[in-house]
Amino acid sequence: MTVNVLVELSNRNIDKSFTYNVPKEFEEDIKVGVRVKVPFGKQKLEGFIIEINNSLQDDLKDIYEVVDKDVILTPELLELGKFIKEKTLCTLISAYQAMLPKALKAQNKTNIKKSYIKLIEINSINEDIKLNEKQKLIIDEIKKGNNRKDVLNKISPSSLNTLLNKNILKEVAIENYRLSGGNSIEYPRYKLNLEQQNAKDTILNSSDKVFLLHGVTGSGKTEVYMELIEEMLKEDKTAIVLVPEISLTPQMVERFKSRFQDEIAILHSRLSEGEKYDEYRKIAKGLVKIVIGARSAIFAPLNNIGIIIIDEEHTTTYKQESNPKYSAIDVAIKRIETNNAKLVLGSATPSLESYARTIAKKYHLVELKNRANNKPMPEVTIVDMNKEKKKGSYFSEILIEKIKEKLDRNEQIILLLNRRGYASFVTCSSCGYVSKCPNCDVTLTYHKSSDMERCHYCGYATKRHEVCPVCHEKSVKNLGVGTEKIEEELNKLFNARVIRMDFDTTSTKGAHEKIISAFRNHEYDILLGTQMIAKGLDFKDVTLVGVINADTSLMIPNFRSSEYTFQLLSQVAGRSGRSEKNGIVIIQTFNPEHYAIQLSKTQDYNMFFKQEMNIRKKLNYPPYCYLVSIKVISTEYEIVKNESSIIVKRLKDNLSNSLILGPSIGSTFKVKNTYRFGITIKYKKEDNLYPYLEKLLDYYKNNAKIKIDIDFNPIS
DNA sequence: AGCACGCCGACT
DNA sequence: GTCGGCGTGCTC
Repeated sequence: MTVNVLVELSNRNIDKSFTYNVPKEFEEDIKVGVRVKVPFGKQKLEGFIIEINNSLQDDLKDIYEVVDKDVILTPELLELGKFIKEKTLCTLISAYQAMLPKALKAQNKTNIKKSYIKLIEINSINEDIKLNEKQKLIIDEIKKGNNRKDVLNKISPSSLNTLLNKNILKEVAIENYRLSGGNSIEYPRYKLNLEQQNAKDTILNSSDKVFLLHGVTGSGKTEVYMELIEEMLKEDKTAIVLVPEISLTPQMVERFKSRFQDEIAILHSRLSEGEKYDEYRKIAKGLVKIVIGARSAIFAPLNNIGIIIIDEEHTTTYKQESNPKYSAIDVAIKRIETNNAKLVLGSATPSLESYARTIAKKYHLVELKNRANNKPMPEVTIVDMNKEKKKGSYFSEILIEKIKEKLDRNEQIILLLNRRGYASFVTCSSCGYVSKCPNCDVTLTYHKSSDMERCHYCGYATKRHEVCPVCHEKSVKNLGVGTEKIEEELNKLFNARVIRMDFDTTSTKGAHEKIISAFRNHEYDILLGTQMIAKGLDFKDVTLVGVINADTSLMIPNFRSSEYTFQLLSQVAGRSGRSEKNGIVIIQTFNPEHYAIQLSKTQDYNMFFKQEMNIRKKLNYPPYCYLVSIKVISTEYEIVKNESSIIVKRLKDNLSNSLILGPSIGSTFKVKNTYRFGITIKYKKEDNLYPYLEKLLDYYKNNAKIKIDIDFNPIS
């Protein structure tokens, strides 16, 4: 017997399997999808068996050992890996590694082990065996069903060891699952309203496979998800639920736990590797029917999937930013095809791509137009910060007044500091002007070293403005505010208990949850935070949401900046007035006329979609085309510079149906002493694209000086 | 990723 | 003459 093994090294030169001989003693443990240790040159590596051959060959090396008893890469996962390789042009092994928790990756040194509870069982006992008093006592305890720990509490280990040594007793280890605690808060079960019921029925009864559930904030999407899953469980099918980041949506997870109890496994990045491994084992063993988790949970090894739900489908976290740069939505579509299942993409502010697909009839649009409890949407006020008399304060008069009012009534307040695009762009501090690229309509990024403003899309560059071209004041400068500063000013202005939630205060495990529950328990009056407070939170006493600076996300050098801004404002506005009391929202901006800000006032998604689509069409951006980003990376400036120009020329020659932009230098132009140039490909249909990019990767695969990084449908 | 092989500069 | 630089190629 021989096996084809894919070893742990990710390198285009060895992106293939190697054949090994299986010594007789291992034959019965050999299965496709288990890990083995093999000799590889002078090294000892781990790899996955991807094929078994019954032929014999004598010029092969033997495998050293079989690592796993149970299959790690199921047939479906093996297929998914190939799919990811095709879609992202990564190596096959890196696709497989990305699907697995660390403890199950192929890698030589892993120290995450299964956790066991040791049990003692009676092995063989008969009348002839003479036992002393202590020993009899032990046997009695075991017969009562007590385990090792109970026994050792009463009797010294030496007596137990004697019995074990005589083979009268034996030790059995059973798998223990860390984290299996059920601290569930009870959540009431709501009856679906008519709209929700219609949504559920449509999804269940339609012959379509992919649905976009477009529901305003507070419309009760989660309840629809849970009902859909319940239907699947009735048919003995399983379900995957993806959420942007679990620690940001603890309430949703709690609701699922409360409803589905121990039928659910949770996978996310804040678990320890041991915990992740245990959750994964529960899934693989078929002990749970539902998996809820962040991006990589899309690879959960469930069988017979009935439905996949992707909540907040517009969020960028579903695209992995490191290699392999896969999109969890693409993987989901692949999985529902293989499982003959359904996919529900849910959002209050769908990505333009997804919504465009509903118009193209590729996705089935299902809408929830009203809040589940029939509460009106919060009233939104837009404050023009240009007109504020008291310059220099982060707070407008009206926001100060409203905060005071809410504090007096003992209601709660959420303040959002929009830090997206916090990085360096040049802005006029008196009128809010930001310079844009004349070719790409994208904010220019300021490069300190050269004192230039540059476009990261096309490479356009200009000297930094010292005088604002709009208001002619000499006040153009870098802008950037931190939450600490805002907090300081809050403390000066009000006598309120403020809790901050940002990158700094949430670095430790469980910090998110602590802040959220402290705020919910009314230990604080004001929750001040960055983007992370915008999503999914549900506090009944919050009646005022204030956005300190709506503009920063408009200024990021990205054609999606308006979309991000609209999404962010709509979402954060949805946090206000979710319960009995009506809520209000105050948005402070220097661009009160901007459509992304204006339309967030009424949260008119359809209008936003229409306007934004016009712009995308004019400038030829997605969804009117696809993008591929290529990064050329080297430690030597001259080499990258020349080579990236050569690549652009070759791309232009070979991809005749595409527009090739660049090379341009990006915001991460020089990182850790490596230089990188960016090239962007815009295309609608390009048959030669994948083959040619593969050629490109192969051409440079042995070039130690040049690294090529390709990102399909990049988000930044 | 390692490691060997191989072909050109400065050294006991 | 040899030691060692790292460019190139191979690993079942």
